[in-house]
Amino acid sequence: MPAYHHGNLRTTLLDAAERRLREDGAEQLSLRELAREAGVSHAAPRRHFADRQALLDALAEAGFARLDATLRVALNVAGPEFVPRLHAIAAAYLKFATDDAALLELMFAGKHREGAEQIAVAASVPFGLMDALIVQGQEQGVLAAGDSHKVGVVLLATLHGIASLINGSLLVPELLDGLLETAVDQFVRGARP
Amino acid sequence: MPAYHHGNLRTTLLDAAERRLREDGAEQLSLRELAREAGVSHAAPRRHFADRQALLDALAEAGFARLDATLRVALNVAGPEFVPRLHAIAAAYLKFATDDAALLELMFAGKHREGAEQIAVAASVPFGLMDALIVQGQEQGVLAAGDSHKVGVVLLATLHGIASLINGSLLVPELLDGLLETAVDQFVRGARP
DNA sequence: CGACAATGTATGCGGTGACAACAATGGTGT
DNA sequence: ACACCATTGTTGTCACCGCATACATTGTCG
Repeated sequence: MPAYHHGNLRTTLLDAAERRLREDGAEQLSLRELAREAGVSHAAPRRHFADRQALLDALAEAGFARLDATLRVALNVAGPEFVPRLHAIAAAYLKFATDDAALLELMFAGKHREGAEQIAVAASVPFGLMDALIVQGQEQGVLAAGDSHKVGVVLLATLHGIASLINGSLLVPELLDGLLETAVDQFVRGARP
Repeated sequence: MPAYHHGNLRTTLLDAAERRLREDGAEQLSLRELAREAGVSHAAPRRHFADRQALLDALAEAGFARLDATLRVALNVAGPEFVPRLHAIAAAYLKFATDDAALLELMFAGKHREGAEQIAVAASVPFGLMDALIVQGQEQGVLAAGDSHKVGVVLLATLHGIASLINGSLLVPELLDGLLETAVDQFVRGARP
């Protein structure tokens, strides 16, 4: 006999939401449907998420944490040299972005609720990773000295843009690998001393 | 006394939709609300758009046409030399993208309806513009010879990525100008012979 | 002039998010 | 041990939406 209280409804909802997000996209995500799937009443999710947007924001925040972890692993595997590290982080970013297109869109949607400072903080972490990598490239003499943040943003923008074009079906995924290589190579050539 | 027939409801709806899209975003766009605004019954829009997605697709298609026109004007104003033309088209793209963030998102959303070949065709036009510009740069000897399409995509991706980051509030708009310059300069350095 | 296609209307269905009032549960302080 | 109370889930309701169907009006063309 099921207890009156679910136990950990919040986590259950978030997990189910992330799955449905990947399968059907953010538009199709319905609080009532998640409630049905979790076996609770249609108003139960309201105890854990003030409204639909709060749920989406929580998904986005978790997404940034997962992205951060993914990129860190890629960097660790890549070793100490700058260029391989750059290739690794770029490939990892694009894999994440194309595997979880809807989640990425949510993360970078920007139309979050007001008290969404947590998201901004979570989002700054991957930016920091890029930044640190650029600084390392400058220290190793592979990149020209200068405003590392600006350079890092251009790099991130290029990767993010490629992901957007592929996720928007304006590019066929088969081009990804070649495009990634071209982009990274051009970046290194463009930013070297 | 208003006539039974509106006259040009389709155009009226599209115009109102584009305005509300800019003001409130695609999520808030409601067919019933547009109908109210146009002074017709809530089922009238159905005669012109099979469903909500069809309306969004029409907006996206019109958006691509307007983007194309905007970019062409920028190129014409810029004169014959490659680098100024590159700066001009980049600035024009980013202005369009940040002025009409929601529209741009719609255009590149990719989740269009099945018979959306028209959108794919409309979308290919700006790509063609980029491509032609790259070819011109190669002919003028400013860019290295090679796969112009791949290079053009990387350029477009960088611009689109910058727009995405700004529209997502992950970058403050004040950085746009400096970032744009950095991106274009790095691109030219990275793709030159 | 009459049939017909195009366009707008009236009405209803199922689904959704938000809200409020109520009920069960489990921990806490005395 | 027990009353108290914050937490969490339930039930019921409301307004809104997209979509569908049957019907009304209009202009056009044979």
